[in-house]
Amino acid sequence: MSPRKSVVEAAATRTRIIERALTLGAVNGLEGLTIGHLATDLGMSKAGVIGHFGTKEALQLAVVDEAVERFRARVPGHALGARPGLERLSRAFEEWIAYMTEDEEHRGCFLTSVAMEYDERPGPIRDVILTALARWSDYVTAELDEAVTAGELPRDTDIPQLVFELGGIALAVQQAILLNHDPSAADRGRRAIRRILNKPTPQVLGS
Amino acid sequence: MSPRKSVVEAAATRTRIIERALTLGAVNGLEGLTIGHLATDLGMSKAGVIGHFGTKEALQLAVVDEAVERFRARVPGHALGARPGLERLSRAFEEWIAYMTEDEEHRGCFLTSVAMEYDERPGPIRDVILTALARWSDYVTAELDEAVTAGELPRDTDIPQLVFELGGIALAVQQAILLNHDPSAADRGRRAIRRILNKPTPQVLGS
DNA sequence: CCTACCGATCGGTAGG
DNA sequence: CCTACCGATCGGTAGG
Repeated sequence: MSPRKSVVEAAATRTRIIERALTLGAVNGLEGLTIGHLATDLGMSKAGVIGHFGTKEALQLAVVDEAVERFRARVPGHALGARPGLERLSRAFEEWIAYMTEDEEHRGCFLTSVAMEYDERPGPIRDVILTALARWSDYVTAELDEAVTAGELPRDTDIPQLVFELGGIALAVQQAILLNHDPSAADRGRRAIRRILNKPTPQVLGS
Repeated sequence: MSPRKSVVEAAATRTRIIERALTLGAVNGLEGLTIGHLATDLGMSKAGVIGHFGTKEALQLAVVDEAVERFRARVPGHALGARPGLERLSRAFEEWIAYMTEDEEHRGCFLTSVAMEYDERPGPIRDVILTALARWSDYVTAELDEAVTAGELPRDTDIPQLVFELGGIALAVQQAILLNHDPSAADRGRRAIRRILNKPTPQVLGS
């Protein structure tokens, strides 16, 4: 028997649940998560699991929140030390790719997967993801602005276009890793990003 | 009462089921499809629905097969008339983007969504998707080879890298349409592709 | 955090 | 292609 535990222990259990949910959700999707499966995996009862959140949706939101926090701590977090502009942005994408590639257990980017999963399902989960993605876009945009101001990029750079293309590369890396198990995914991603950031919208020839 | 119908009628019903499944599956995912929901939507019984396929997985496979067939008829299909190489490849991507963008009802590319959904779930569905994607990659690779041979691209072009980047752009278009409802998604995609195919791996400066 | 339980829905079958 | 039904599992609650 393990009846009501201390606040500290309860918080630790909550963390364990979210941790496990991040792993299971990466495989079966966030919607494919079930309280029963989660409980069995953790050696707990269903009531013990859901008691920490109230509803399945609240659990899902807690999982997404945790994923957002980890992404932020890791990707923009590790780029903080770099000089604003291209250097910081390169560092951030480098970090994102490393984050997606390194861990044999947690491969790919959870947020990216969930973003695709909920792209057609309105609701609070989709809203949280949209907010997180908008913040990331703002971040990338701000660094590109910085780069233009510092003269690292041409004054007529189409910044939203670059944001779009950089996002596409991250998606390509994710697919290459998860779907194709392509060991060169990280390299291809880095090369593509370097190419875009070094020679953007070459207005050299043509109109 | 609508008891056993003719072979023709049965085939028509089967098509109706798949058509509806393509719509529902685009929203809730292929795994989120339920026979009960499908039956209610079509005004049939569950047994009437599943009877055409046997199992849910067989139904899902039929849906994926149909999606693959539509993609092929539409995208490489409409590029058949174009000259091999860059012209045909541009036409194909142009067609893909149009296909994702045009229809208010069926937005995005079903196969792309399902590819993400099953990227971590081994089984026959994933296998079919992998095969379809491999065929598409081969197609793109062949046209790029053609382009190099014809002198449309530099002899030292890194073809797998281009395939990777072109795929990323398609993914970016899909996300911009479905998640962000970005009306400029198609334009951004076209511009990105034009940029890659016109000035690939600019070996001009540097080592 | 557990046992015991709820109504609803799941995929699927029997039989016509 | 339907009715009627099956065991299993879903999310969630009551009560301790």
